[in-house]
Amino acid sequence: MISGKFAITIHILTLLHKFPNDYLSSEFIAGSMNLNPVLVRKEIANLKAHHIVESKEGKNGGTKLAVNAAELTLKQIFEMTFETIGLGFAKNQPNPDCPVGKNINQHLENLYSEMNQKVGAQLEGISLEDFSNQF
Amino acid sequence: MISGKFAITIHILTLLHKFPNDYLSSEFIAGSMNLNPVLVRKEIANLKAHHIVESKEGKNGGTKLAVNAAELTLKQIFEMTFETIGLGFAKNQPNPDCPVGKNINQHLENLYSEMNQKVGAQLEGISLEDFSNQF
DNA sequence: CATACTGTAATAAAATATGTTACAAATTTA
DNA sequence: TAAATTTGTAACATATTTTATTACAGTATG
Repeated sequence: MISGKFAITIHILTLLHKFPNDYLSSEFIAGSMNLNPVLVRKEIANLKAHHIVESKEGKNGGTKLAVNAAELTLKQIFEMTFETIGLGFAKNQPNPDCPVGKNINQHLENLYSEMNQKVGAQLEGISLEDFSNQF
Repeated sequence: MISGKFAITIHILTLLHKFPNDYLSSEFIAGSMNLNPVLVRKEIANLKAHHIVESKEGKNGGTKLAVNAAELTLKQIFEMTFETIGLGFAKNQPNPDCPVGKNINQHLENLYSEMNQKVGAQLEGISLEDFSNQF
């Protein structure tokens, strides 16, 4: 999963932030985004692996935030769900006898790396609390 | 086509810049990137629509640059091939009765819009000539 | 012990991206 | 003027990636 992950994850986290005292069920969360609960649970599994949320199994179980929303940045969320932005690479092995084909991917990589630094700097300045408080 | 477009297009343009006096065939270009010539011709059609290249049909035909490579920026190429970057939206219509679901896409849009401004500024500072001269 | 959850695997369906074939139209050159 | 070569484009086929569904074992609650 690439597309969707970030949007689903930030949606989950925003809901958790809005209900800081409750364990929210994947069914409830999925209802807000009109999505299959299994997909929500998959993203929650990812968040748990990063110790961002904790969840409780069994009846009346669910998930709640395990970190301070003021200290969790969108950059961290981005890194947990997207890795990097970019505009694509040459898909097939380009012709190694052509100076352009041989090096194109490396130069694209350099370009995208700078893009990620810029975007990362932007996202680092926004906390989950900031984002959530817009609603 | 979303992914691939930018990478294919900049590859084409770099080759055209390296051979400024020749009409390069889609077959030749495709050979450098190990791609089907039809896909190359599709991107060339896009470039032609934006008056970035001109091409000649028939025997010994092909395509060549129609603009000054020092004045064509990566931002322009980005806009011709990618439109915008972003980290995805809620795919399904979110629940309109939920304050978060109702507004999530708008807030994501705002966030991505700022990302695009930052990336756009970066890409605006790099010309095709700059990029091509790295090879 | 019935109920309501999570966790996860397996599978299916849908969407998107990439690749191929085919051929008409254009131009060159012999 | 005929053969060769190339663009332009449509139609179709395949591959890949995303998203959705089903199923069920495990766990906590009351």
